[in-house]
Amino acid sequence: MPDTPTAPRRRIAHLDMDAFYASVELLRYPHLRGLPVVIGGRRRMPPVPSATVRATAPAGTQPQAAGSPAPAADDAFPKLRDYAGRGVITTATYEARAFGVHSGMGLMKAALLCPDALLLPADFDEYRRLSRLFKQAVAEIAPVIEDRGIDEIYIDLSELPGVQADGGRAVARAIKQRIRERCGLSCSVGVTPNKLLSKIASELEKPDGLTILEAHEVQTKIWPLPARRINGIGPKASERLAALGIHTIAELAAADPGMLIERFGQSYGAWLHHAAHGRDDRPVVTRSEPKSISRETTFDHDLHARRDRDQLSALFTSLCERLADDLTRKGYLGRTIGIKLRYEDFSTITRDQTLTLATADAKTIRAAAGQCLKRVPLDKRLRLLGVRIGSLSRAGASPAGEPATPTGVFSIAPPQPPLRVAEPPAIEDLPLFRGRP
DNA sequence: TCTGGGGTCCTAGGACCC
DNA sequence: TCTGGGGTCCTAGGACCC
Repeated sequence: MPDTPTAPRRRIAHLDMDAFYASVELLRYPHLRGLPVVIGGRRRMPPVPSATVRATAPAGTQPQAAGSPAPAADDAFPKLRDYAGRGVITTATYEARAFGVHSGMGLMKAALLCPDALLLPADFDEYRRLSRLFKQAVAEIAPVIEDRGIDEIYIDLSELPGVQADGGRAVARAIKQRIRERCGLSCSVGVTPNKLLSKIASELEKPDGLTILEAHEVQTKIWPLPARRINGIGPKASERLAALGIHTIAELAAADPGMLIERFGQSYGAWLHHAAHGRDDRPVVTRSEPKSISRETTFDHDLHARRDRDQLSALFTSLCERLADDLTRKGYLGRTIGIKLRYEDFSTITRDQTLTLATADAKTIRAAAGQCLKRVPLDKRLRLLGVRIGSLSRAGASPAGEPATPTGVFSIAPPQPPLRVAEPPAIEDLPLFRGRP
């Protein structure tokens, strides 16, 4: 950001909905409030000829149709102990988290920790609806919003009246209140000088938290936390840091930057040093275009490339068709088509191929993905198959000299991508230091 | 007790062109 | 024919995030 005499100091909020999916379900099933509830399990497989029917699916495992009557009592929902099969927890209520379960944990493991937790299937359409609702509520008060997925946003509060005086506390309170009125949901907010610190701050008083932090409080409030709390330090990096005796953010801040660069590379090493000192110049980005679109599925049980050839082939085609449908619906064409395979030992490989002409046609995608499939070893059994398309362009805007619809897929104007809630950003040229994610 | 699905960004090597 | 450097595109894998 160029320093102008009148530039206000930055006040950035990070807003994170509390146990979002689970909280949305509790709006529908209020009688489950206070109970351990987890969202997760496997969505239904796409219809595939000769697909085997699971013999022992517990009653109630099927997704509840929207608007269908709620079960009379909580015993109408399956318990975690009744679940058998693959799948992870997407969200857990705080009551369930008290047993040690958390999102990403395998359901079979979670069942050991909290067998009586109720298991609800995910209803993404409903979560997306509430997501739009809460973002609209925020936009009424603070329009400069960066989307970070279904339950998270950054908000630039810097220019709003009164924010410079109280650091953003009143505006943040108003936003929380507005979301509660509109959606009946709580969230946690951190307000600090930048995105990196706000992301950390929003977690400090969850749920229903509000944490205001000034730059001079980094040493007392941020440094004691584990390095892993920094967005961008994941399991691998934190393990490598731990091996160097670095566990807290304070220890990371005290580490020699030269050593960090030596061990972690120029870019990541320098970023680690900056991040530990709470420095982050990234702007709040209110608009972005997708880079790739993909579809993938994990099988109920591992499949063999030859023995289950027909089933795999039908599944593969179905993934390509759904991908083509996504592209068309969103109004994009893609040039780079790729596949992803996960073997029974969880190792993963990818292959991709770039076409001359961008496409959104299912058959073209299927043919290219089929070529990719010929380049992978198929001796081990498979647990996952995926199809991806990248090098995206807008379906309407054809490259110079090309006909408008090279694949002939669009006979009418394709739908525009959903509107973002805020105006385009002033800056796309980034400051000297561009932080990690 | 094995680990979902949808993404982004970074690295690194090779091809190819100037 | 050899040498070298820079830029861009393509491909594969991995870390990380929600």
